[in-house]
Amino acid sequence: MDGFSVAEYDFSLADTLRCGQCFRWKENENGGFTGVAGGKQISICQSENKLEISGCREDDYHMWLRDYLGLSIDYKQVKDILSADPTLKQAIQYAPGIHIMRQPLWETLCSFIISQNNNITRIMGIIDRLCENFGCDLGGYYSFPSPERLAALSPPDLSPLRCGFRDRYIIDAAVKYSDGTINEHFIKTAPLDDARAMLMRITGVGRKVADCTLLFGAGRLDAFPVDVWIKRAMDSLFTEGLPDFALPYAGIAQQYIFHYARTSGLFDKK
DNA sequence: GCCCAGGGAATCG
DNA sequence: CGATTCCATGGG
Repeated sequence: MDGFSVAEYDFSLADTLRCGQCFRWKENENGGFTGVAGGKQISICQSENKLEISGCREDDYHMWLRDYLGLSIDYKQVKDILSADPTLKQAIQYAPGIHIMRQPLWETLCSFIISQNNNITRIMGIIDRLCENFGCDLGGYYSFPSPERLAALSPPDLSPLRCGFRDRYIIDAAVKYSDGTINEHFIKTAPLDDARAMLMRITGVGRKVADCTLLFGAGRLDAFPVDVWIKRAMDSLFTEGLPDFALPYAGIAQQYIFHYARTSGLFDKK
């Protein structure tokens, strides 16, 4: 396969793609990952500080894929700021290469509606079936379906997805996304509380789903999604909340804490 | 405030 | 192996 390689430092592809923020990237047997983004099926393999990329042109990498992977943010600077807190410093050192991705807003919103009360393996299966049934065939792989396409459906139409009670939430989001109730520019630029309130007008979008959408799909690095793992970690590690200096990057801090809480064994029940 | 909704993975006994 | 638990949100 034709491809190219680029050097990226301070970045872990595997930790970034496996930390629960995206659902369309699958690990290959060779340790690389294949996913659909920007209407292309793209494969990426990391060795040391080099990314080997195929399925995407090198100028597209610099046009958007690099930004999609969260590589446009200066993590060195962010981590310097967050590391002033010793607990954050420890979480960062545990997996220093995690980046927050910048995925398309609609795909992120729809994916996190599906993610609620659900586990990652099953979320990925539902999203696969969503794309196969209602996305465009791009030649053996499928685009994420547009809100306009899904807005025309009724809950029974989604039965092939086996997504349970979330069917009507997906459709309500699609309707509100395509009729302008949800405004992408507003979500990305308004004060965080106002952007969150707009997302929460969708049936099936509570604070957790809204904050995930803001963080992973709108570049709102101050959004701070709280799930059971984060709650558990905050209750024992940050009883006073995050320090003020961390708040502009609370979402990035969240991702380090989340990964640390879930995988370090620190919070396993005994 | 309480419980249920639909489903599959994870964990328990 | 089967039984139980987990999960985010809305609705009754």
